[in-house]
Amino acid sequence: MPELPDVQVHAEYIESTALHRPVAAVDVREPGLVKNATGPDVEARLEGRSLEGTRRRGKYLFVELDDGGWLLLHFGMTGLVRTYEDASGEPEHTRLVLRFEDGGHLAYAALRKLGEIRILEDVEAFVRSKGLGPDPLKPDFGLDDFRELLDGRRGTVKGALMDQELIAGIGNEYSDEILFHAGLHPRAKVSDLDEEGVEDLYRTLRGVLETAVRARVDPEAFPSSYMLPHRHGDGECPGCGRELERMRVVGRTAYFCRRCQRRGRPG
DNA sequence: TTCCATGTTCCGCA
DNA sequence: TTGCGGAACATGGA
Repeated sequence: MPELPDVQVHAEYIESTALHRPVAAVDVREPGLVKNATGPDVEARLEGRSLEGTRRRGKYLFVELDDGGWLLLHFGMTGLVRTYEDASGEPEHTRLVLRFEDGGHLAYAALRKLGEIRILEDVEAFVRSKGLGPDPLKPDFGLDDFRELLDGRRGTVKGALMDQELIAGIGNEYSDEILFHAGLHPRAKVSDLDEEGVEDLYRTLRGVLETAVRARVDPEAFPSSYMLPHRHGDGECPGCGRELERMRVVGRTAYFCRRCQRRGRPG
């Protein structure tokens, strides 16, 4: 489930399992996921290199190579990364495999082929090309920055939270979670928020994302007050026990509690 | 069988 | 110009 917290967990996973291991061979199973228009093959570019670190901007993960280049991974709706030792440990739907000289492997797997793999020489140029907004988990993303982003914004809060060019990293599930904790109706408008409402939304947003990362995005590890583990057909509101409702908002299905999320409810 | 799903991108509309 | 709705992409589960 790749929104910002999921991608952050993937980044930390790579940091703790796959760094400093020279790559012996690369297997691109799904060439359609490689979006480089020009330049050397992914195979040629990665063989002999090792992974040295990671960066993240919203839902995009950048893995630094030992020669200064970068492997970009985007996870679409279903992507993940896994390391394993022998071939029997390979995940289902593997689309890219790096085999290390020590015999181990790193796989990028995705059930649906909606992700993106790319070799980059310049991360900033890529971020500019996508027009990505700031990453809300960065320590320097402050309340004033958030206030400025929302200033003059029309439309729904949910739409603003999910607009990657405004803020990078929040998708459908976490926008629902944030609205839930802020007590905001899924159709609440940015213009419904007063100064205090914006501040509350900022603190809620940071808190939800940080909490999800701390829980390693494991639903069972989320605090009991979180909606995400109940975000399905007949799930109940963790606050009041009422059955959660669904509503189409900005093109996505929003889950919400009619009783606990009344602020900004359209007339 | 049909609909739906955490992603992005494109189009048309108001 | 901006935000939204809908379609498209791909594949499987309910």
